[in-house]
Amino acid sequence: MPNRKIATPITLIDVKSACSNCNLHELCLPLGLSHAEIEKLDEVVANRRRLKRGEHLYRAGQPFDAIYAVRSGFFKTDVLLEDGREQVTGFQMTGELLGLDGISTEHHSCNAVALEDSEVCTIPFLHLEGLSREIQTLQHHFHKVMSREIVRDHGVMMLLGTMRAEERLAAFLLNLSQRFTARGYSPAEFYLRMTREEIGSYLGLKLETVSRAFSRFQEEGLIAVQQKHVRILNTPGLKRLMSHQQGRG
Amino acid sequence: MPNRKIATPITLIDVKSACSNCNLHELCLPLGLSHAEIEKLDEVVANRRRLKRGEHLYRAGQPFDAIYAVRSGFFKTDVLLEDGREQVTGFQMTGELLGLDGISTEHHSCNAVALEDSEVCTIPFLHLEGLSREIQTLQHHFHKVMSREIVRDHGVMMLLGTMRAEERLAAFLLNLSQRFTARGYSPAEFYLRMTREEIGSYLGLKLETVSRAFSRFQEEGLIAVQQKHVRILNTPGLKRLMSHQQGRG
DNA sequence: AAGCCCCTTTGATCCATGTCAACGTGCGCG
DNA sequence: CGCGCACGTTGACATGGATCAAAGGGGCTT
Repeated sequence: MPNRKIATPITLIDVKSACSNCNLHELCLPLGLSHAEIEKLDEVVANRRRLKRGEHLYRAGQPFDAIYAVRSGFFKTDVLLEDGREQVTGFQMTGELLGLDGISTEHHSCNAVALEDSEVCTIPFLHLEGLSREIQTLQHHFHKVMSREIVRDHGVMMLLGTMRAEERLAAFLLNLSQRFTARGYSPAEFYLRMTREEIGSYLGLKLETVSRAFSRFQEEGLIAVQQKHVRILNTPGLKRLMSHQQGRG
Repeated sequence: MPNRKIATPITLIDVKSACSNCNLHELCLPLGLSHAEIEKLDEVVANRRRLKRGEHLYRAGQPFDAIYAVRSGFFKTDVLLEDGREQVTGFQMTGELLGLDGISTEHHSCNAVALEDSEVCTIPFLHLEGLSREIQTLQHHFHKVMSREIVRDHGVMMLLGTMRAEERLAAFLLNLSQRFTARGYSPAEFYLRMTREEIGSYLGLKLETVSRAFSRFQEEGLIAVQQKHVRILNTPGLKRLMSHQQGRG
């Protein structure tokens, strides 16, 4: 959590996010909306907020009143147990939404932290509900986004409940690869924004186990890793890894 | 999956569920709605469907067009991997909703199976969306329900990612106890509707491990178990179990 | 440019839970 | 009413990943 002295003193900037001008809307909430509808949405997406690496977008327990769309950067969400144990519940990149968990109790139920300097669009939730009572497409798309989050979580449960360490890491890398691809980046080469410990927490493994699995993949020629830089050399090989043995030790 | 010969040949019964007369609405979708609003909802909740034990409400891959509210009985949802591995993603009881995962792709992404003879209300999803564009309370409540599902899944991820076997089982029993309590049943005594294997799948454990944990809890005087009959003798003791050590082996 | 600290890697050992096996038990069906 | 079978329990052993430990590397700070 480096607290570097920086030129920009304010993180809350009152500038229209302008969904209509945003090249992300194919990935984000406006997906499928007409131009006129997107302009209505512009009125709801109140402002942008910049975060430095390590900064919290929100913390568990804080009152909820908006969801956020990642405009640039990279986040993690996590849940802390009283005894200090941490579970990373997800990593969010460009175009993905943050804060959906807060709707339930009107308080955030997890922490959201920027893993690199990032920018989000703030979407006041009551406004979004209002607009989605008017625009059926928006309503339906929002429901799909929430549902997708549920499906995603089931995938993670599957991973945590039935897969062994190397399968989990393979699944994780393939998932990242696919999401980078969808954003126009290379499917085969990327920088991890999170530490081995955060990967481990997400995958239910210790950081040493994650590190060893990386090394093993490298030995087997499946990937090339150096620190946070990953190149996938053999995608089918990684996929094959995932459909094998039973059990967890 | 006993295929008993039964008197009732039809499972799809065209009878109004009548939310307005249903004593469950404090637990279910109509929560917080006015009487007039509940009557509108009655028009949407198309019909009831009865399922025998072992019967599927829906299967992964089937087209999605409705969500379901459990009116009576008990369900599990699960996801299957190609290689046969199963992950139980949840157990649903009276008043809880099934099928939210299907909204995302318009196809169900998991299987829903009745663990005892059960009855559900069918809620055609497009109708629900239509009505929730009219009734803000309903819209907001529905969003809360979806969000609650996300929060619940994060809890399971925490459990699978950071807890050891006995902690997981303690968390599971306390959760069941709390949900039975909310439904007016005894918090301390209930019948499990699922097998040790299903519990194990949900908790990311093998059935033998679940069985041993039950036996251990019994030795320690925390519970009394006999087969599917469970009595909780020491709730604080179970809670204490959950806030201890690190690590998974 | 140097130094520090965090992250990562790797090795050695341990332990929780998986695996395999055998036996017990109660429900449902014939 | 009793038999069979799925479910549950318990024991012995195997092992994957955790734990403990130590050393190397890279980037940010000074």
